[in-house]
Amino acid sequence: MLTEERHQLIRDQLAADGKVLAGELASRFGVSEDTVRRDLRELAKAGQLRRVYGGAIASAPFAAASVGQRSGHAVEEKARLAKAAVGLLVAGQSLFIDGGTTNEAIARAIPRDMDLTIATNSLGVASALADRRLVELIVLGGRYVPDLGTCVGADTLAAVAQLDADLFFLGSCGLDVARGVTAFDSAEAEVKRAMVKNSAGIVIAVTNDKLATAAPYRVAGTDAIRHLVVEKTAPAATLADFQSRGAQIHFA
Amino acid sequence: MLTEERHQLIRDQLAADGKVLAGELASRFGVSEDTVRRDLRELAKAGQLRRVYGGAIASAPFAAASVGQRSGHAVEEKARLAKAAVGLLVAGQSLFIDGGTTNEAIARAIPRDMDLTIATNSLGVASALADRRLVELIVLGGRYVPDLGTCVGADTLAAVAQLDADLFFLGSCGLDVARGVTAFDSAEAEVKRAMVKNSAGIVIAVTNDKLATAAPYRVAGTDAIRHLVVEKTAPAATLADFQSRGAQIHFA
DNA sequence: GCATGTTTTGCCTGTTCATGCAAGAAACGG
DNA sequence: CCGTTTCTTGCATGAACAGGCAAAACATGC
Repeated sequence: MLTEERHQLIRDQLAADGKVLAGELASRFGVSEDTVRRDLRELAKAGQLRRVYGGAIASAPFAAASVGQRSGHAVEEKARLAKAAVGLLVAGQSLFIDGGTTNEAIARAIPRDMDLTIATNSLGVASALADRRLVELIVLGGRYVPDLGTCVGADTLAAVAQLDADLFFLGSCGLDVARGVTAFDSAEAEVKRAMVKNSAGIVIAVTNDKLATAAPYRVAGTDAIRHLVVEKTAPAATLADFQSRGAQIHFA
Repeated sequence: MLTEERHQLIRDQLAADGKVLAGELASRFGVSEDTVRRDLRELAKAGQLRRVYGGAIASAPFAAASVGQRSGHAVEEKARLAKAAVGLLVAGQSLFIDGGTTNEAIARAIPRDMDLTIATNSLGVASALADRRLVELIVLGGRYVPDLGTCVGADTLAAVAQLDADLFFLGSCGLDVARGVTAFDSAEAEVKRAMVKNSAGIVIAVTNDKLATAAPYRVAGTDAIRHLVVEKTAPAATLADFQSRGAQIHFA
């Protein structure tokens, strides 16, 4: 195990989970805690993490790469959702991933040794995947909307139309059994619909606060959802409704 | 076992695994570790890998640049160049900006209160501009190339073809009076040429080490350069050559 | 064929680097 | 306040390293 390799794995876990524990890393790498502490000290000196008692937490390197750090709350929840969502992946698949902080967390959680073809219109997702050597990354360009962190418009639609994916990780603004998947923005909804059309299956990962809410623009019906990744604390009644409409439920 | 043969196998494993171990290579090739170390040293000198204690890992030019901006050397120089280059901008203009660390520095240096329309195929540039509310940002999508940090290919070319810009900030790999602007990669050069075609003027900002060097693929002739931003210490003779071919010289 | 020069390679030498251990300091939790 | 955990520092050890050297393989010129 190379020193630099450990550093990279620490950065990965930091990106995926937001935190690392010194003792846990030591046993995972098969080295002494002293060595891990030295690693953490060096990475902290380089500004790549913030050292805390017992381990380290992500400093704000994603504020630059990603939209904003509004992902302040529920960051651990999203990391858990992301980990569960990534469990659905199979090597060699092709994916659509659109915008949203949850989808960015999923992108960061994708293991480095998995070869995939991924098309995204989200700058945050693209940045997170930029150094995955085994990922064939296709950026879906277009007019960039700062509030969404994604590209939309005719160019984006045209690019989506040329592709087909096994799975679509749909960043959901609202999710309701009756109304289905909904979005706040017209152009955004249009892109999502195009991705739905060209995908064999749809995956939605949501925190509890998005369940049973709706936004103005319809994206897809409830029947279209194949996988639904939710927190363990999600209301059972709502989940049963989705399940009866064909969705497979996965608990983070 | 030929030397060049070993080099190729090392490159192969590096592309597949992302890392190599000196000892492991030695036993696999049936040569001494010293020989392997010599191989690694040479490949590192050629920039094809990054040497680390115990072996080597795949060089990641953009990964390092995006995380921190310790993009190695000449950070201050590039910031100075960027500041000078931004001085050429006029509010309301539309721009092409392609890849490279210098162009990322320029993107970061663009004032927040200036309204512009900017089209870029560089993830780094796009990320830097993502929070500029007054910038109409157009992402030029396509196949993402990790080594370049930019999108290339047919999709990118099609997107460029739809746009016209006042200025094109051309990230130059090589710059030579006789050969003009040149690039290392065929697909990259193609995109650059498309941008040149649809721009009213070209701006090139380079550090001294890029002056009087050339890469295999031609992008544009020397005559096409309208603005050349250089360090104060740039060799006067070379600058005079560019000036006589129509370029306006700006010192950082 | 023979002599000469170059390249490649392995070995040797001192040096640097990564790691784990030990001891003291600091931080945490009651 | 004290005990425990975590952290830093210094140090010793072994692995990895660069440079020098010589033998072997190869090419070149006469």
